Amino acid sequence: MRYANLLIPTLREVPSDAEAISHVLMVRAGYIRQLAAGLYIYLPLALRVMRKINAILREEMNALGAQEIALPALHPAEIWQETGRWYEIGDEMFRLKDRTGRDMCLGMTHEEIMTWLAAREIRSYRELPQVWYQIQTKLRDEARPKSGVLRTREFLMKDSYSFDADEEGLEKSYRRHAEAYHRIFSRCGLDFFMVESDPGMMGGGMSHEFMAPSPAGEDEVAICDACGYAANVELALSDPKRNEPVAWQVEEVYTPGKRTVQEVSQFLGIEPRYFIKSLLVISDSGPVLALVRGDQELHEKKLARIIGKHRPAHKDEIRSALGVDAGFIGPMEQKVRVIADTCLQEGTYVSGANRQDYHVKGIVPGRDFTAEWHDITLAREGDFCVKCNAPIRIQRVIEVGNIFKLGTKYSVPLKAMYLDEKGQERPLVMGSYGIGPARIAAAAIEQNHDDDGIVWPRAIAPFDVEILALNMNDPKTRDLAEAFYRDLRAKGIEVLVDDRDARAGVKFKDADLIGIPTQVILGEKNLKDGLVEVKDRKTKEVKKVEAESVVAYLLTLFS
RNA sequence: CGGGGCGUAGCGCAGCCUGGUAAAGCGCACCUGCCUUGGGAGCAGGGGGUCGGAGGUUCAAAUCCUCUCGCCCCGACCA
Repeated sequence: MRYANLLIPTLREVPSDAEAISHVLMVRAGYIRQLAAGLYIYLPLALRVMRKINAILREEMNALGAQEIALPALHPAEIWQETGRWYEIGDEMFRLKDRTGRDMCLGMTHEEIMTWLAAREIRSYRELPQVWYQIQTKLRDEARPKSGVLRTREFLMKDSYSFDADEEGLEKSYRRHAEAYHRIFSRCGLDFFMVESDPGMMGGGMSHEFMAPSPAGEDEVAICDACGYAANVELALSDPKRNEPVAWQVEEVYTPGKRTVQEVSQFLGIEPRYFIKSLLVISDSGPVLALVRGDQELHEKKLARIIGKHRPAHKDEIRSALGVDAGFIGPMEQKVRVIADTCLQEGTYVSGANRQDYHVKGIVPGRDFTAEWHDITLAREGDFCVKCNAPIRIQRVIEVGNIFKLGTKYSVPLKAMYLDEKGQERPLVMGSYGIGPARIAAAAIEQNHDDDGIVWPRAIAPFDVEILALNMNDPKTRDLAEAFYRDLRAKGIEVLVDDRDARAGVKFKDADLIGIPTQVILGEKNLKDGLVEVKDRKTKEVKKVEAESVVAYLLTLFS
């Protein structure tokens, strides 16, 4: 296409409301514009990138036998009421009424609708498995849209759903999706890995996420480079560095006004990792005392998986449940439910004495108190892998895709049944699988850019080649640009020709900014010798090529 | 939803604290002309603003006060 006619509004300055690199560059390079919080306009270049990504998604989904269909984005409430999610999901769901007063919502995901369809159209085990997908808009009233296109209120998603006769079939569908996802993200040029994750509101059993490392990400994963263990920190297991054994007698110590682990630790000259931190939370079924080692942090989500929804207790609740003020709580002789982190099973500790201004030294878990043992702490850099004992690292990542084993969570309430070989009615066993194409684009920028702008991976670049006709007033330059443009397109290469009547510097700057992987530079000096330059955006290497052989040379780059 | 920040021309900002100079300013972008064409040129001329909105205080408000809307960041939340 011709630059002079295209809407590519590049900006010389950094937009004031953008922070993440991908956000800054997408705005600066003229890919997107913001309409409102979490709502973006995709300009021509961005749309081309999305189309490239979607084409890869379609190829890989079709290759695993998935069938593309299209579901509405506007849903009747009843279906969501049948699965209960109408009530479980809060403000994140856009809700509205139609003209007759009927409750409706905008689709934030499509398990319900896909299952509704399956309930009507799948009858027999002979039809299984089925895999259906769409690439369609999702709407979520996010509490906090952020980082440009990384977290928005309206976004495109490739979502697929598998329907199998049994767990064994689901296992196969799940594995095939995982493999397809590996191919998709590889083809898109991403650095990524698959981690274990928390199924969250999707319910069901196992789930994995596909994560692209980037400081702009919202998630953190724990990774063991030695054995390959990788999990979202929401559920990652790890062993903290062990305490050296100490031989303390049980002894009450006076700690006037010292409440936090830090204060008591300094006061007594004992490291925080020899403390038991006691935190009272209020769950739906009453108060629960959570115990973690003094140098560690309680992970709310891990605790929530054991005791359900909860919140920190207020001061008066602590006093009435435990009979002591916060800061001096200890696990000994407590009437409330006690959940302790597994690492506390060994060692000797200091904790609150359940008496104002006193702590107790020499606490031995198991002997001095009992508890339910669970992993409830946050995995940290330098902890040890539970599988191979090597040190783990924590990596910030962008979630670009996820896969869930749903089981019969949706098929049972929505009565999506089939008849098996014996004529028995059984619920379909389902999986669901999502990919956010915009996140792929943003992650690609996060992972591939330099000070001058974007460096697109070839497979998802908006164009294959940009021709920079440096001086459009030079007839030779103009004619050659036109000839290359024509010849390259004839070979199926997507070309952007910068035919603007602008100075060379402007064209160089814009070309680097928008990040098309290969630049063909037509300058008068080299043309005198019959040469043009082919520049690699990533390496900045320039190769001078005879004008006649440029097309052939470029073709070798794309093969 | 809690905490913080910001709304002045298309973009980036100054002015506000301490109200008034004359005419709301600067850089970039934009329009016209000349000139220029290998890393965001130069000269000359020009267009574009209800200072986010509403109310108030005052002889006088971009500036002070109240309310409100919007956007960004941190946290909570997040298929």
